[in-house]
Amino acid sequence: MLKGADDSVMEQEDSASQHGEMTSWDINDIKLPQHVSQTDWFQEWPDSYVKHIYSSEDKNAQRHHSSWAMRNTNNHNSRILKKSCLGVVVCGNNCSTLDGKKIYLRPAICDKARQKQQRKCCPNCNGPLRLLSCRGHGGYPVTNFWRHEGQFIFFQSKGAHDHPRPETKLEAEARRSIQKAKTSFSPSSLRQKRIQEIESLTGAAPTQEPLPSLLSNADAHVPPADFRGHLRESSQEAPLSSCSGQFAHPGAAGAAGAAPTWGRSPSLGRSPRAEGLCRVPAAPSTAPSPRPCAQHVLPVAQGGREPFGSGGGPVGHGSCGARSPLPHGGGCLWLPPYPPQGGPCPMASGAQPHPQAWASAPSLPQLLQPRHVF
DNA sequence: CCCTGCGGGGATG
DNA sequence: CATCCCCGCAGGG
Repeated sequence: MLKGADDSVMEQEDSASQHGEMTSWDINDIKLPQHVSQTDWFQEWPDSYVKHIYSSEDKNAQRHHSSWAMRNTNNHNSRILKKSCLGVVVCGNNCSTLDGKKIYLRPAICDKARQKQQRKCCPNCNGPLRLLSCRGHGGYPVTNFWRHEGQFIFFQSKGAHDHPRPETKLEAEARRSIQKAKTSFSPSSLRQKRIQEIESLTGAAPTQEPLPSLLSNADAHVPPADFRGHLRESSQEAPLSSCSGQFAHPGAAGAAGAAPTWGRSPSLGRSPRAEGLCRVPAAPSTAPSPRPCAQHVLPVAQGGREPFGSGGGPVGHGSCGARSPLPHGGGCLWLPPYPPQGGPCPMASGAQPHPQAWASAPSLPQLLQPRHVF
C-alpha cells in the first residue's frame, strides 16, 4: 500500500531480524530466539508486517514508542503488550498550508483527550477536524506487539497503515505548547490574571513581554534560526491559505458509519469562514455560539465493531473510495521548528523531519556507538 | 493535562 | 477458544 516514494529513502535496515533465519519467530511463540547476533536500531515508523529485535537498553523500545499514534489495547496477555493505531487527524476542509502541506495531526492517545481534540479546529484554516482511522489490518487498525524477553525487546507489527503519517509525538507536543502560549496571550479574560501575576512579580508594566522566547516564536515573527525556509510562521493566525471549497466529503470516515446525527450539517456550501468563529477572539457578538465547528463529532469509524460491519467485511472501501492515497512525502512538518529543548527528553531528535533521526541523538558519537553486538 | 500500562468486561466469530 | 473493542484506574511526566 504505502509503497514507492518511501522505499528509496527507507532506512537501510541492516536489521538482525531482517537476516534470514531471524525472521522465523513470531511474537506469540513460546520461545523466542535466544541468541541474537545484532539488535536493531529503533524504528520510528514501522509499517507493514515487520519484526524487529531491540536491545532491552533501548529507551524508545522500553517505552514502546512509535511515531504512529498507537494506543494500548488489552489482549489479556501481560507478557505481550499490544497497541493499535489510531490513524491521523486531518482537516475536514482538506486545506493546505502556505507551503502546500496538508494537516496531519497526531490523534491524542487518551480517549477523552481525543474527543476533545476533535472538537477543536484546524490550526491552519479553523475548519473542522476529522479523524481518519486506521484500517490497515484487514479493516482493523494496524497493531504493534511488544514483548520483553531477557536482554531483548521483540517487536512485531501487523498491517500496513492506510493513511498518512501523523505528527510525531514531539511535534504534537511542540504544537500544543505553542498553541497554549498563544491562547494564554490573547484572550482578555486570562490576560487579567496574567497581568496581575506579572505585576506582582516584577512590578513592571505588563506591556513588556515576560516570555520572549515563547512569544517570539508563537507570534508572527520569524524565529532566528530559519531552516531552508521551511518555516511557517504562526500557521494558526492565518485563516486564509487555501481552503478550497473541496470538502473531503463526509463519505470518507462517515461512509460506513452513516451516522444519522450528522446528516444535517455538511453540504451547506457555506464559506468555511462561517465556522471560523472558533478562535476569533473579538466575535462574541450575539449568540455565544456553542461549538462552532463541532457538529462533526460523529462517532466516526471509531467504534470498531459496527460502522460498516453490517454489509461486507470490515473493509469499508468500495462505497466511497474517499480514502486518499497518502501523500507519503515526509514528516508533514508544517509546524515551525521547535526551540531546541535540549536534554530532558531522550527521544531527542524527534522534532527533526528526518525519518532516521529518531533514535540517534543529535550527537554524532552516538551514531558510531556499536549496536550491541553479540 | 496527557501518556502509558493494566485488567475487567462485553460483543463477536 | 480466539479476536475485536470500551472503560476506569493508577503511576508518572
